Amino acid sequence: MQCSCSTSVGHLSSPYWSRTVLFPDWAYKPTWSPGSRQIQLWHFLLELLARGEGGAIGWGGEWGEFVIRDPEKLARLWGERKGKPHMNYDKLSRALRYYYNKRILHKTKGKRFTYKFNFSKLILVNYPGYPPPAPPAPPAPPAPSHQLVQSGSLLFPHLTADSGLPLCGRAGSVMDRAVQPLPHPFLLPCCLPEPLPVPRALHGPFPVISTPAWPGVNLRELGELSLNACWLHKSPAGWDVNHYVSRSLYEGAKQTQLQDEEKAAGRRLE
DNA sequence: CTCGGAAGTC
DNA sequence: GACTTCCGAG
Repeated sequence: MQCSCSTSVGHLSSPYWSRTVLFPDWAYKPTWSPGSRQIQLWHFLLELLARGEGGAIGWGGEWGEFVIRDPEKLARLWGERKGKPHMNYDKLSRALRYYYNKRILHKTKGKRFTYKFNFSKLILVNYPGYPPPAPPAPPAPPAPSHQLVQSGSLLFPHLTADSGLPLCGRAGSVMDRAVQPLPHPFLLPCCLPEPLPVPRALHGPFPVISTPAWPGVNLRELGELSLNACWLHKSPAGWDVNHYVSRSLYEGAKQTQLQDEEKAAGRRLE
């Protein structure tokens, strides 16, 4: 099977590539992409969803699904943002339909005003080397230099990986575990402390990617992580990311592991 | 409502 | 390129 994930080989040549998650290309675009100059509709939608903006739009029952509760209001907000006073839902929905081919969105058939982000491709993460040798512990989380969603948590409903699209990987690979339903797709190892050597399991031809979260990370606890803390931004120096969530994930994992080790040690003493 | 072609704008 | 505008069709 051909992998359609973002597989820029350039990343692989970097010692940092193991930090990157192979999301679809569109997921990497910053708020203002070079070619577009203006905010893109899907960014705007995520922004509204993150803020729970006036009930015009809200998350639906499934993973990545959202419902436009007030189409004309949403259109008005979009029109205001774009400086298009004559925007309406008919036009906005045409823009949404252009996302079908781009695989950014698809329609939830049979449900009015209901669409779904193709987040199923976003699952994944890999941080195969956890725990790292000697994780540095910076005094405070670094200030975010780029954020796609500026503020507010993007609270997802309870999410289940519905496998809207095939995941990358081959039978028998580590991907097999990643295909298991996950409560939340946004597990990003991208900003963990130290780059790791390319794991042997990931050498070789694409497709590549991913193992589930690190040992000790309780996926269920990730259900309320904010997406805003996870967006990646490509800077000249490499992937620039907001560390908050990953840091807390990492610390959480470390904590859990310490607890496990303590328990194990306790058992040994008994 | 939903879809997608076609042409136009920035 | 990413819409916006218009519109006929299902």
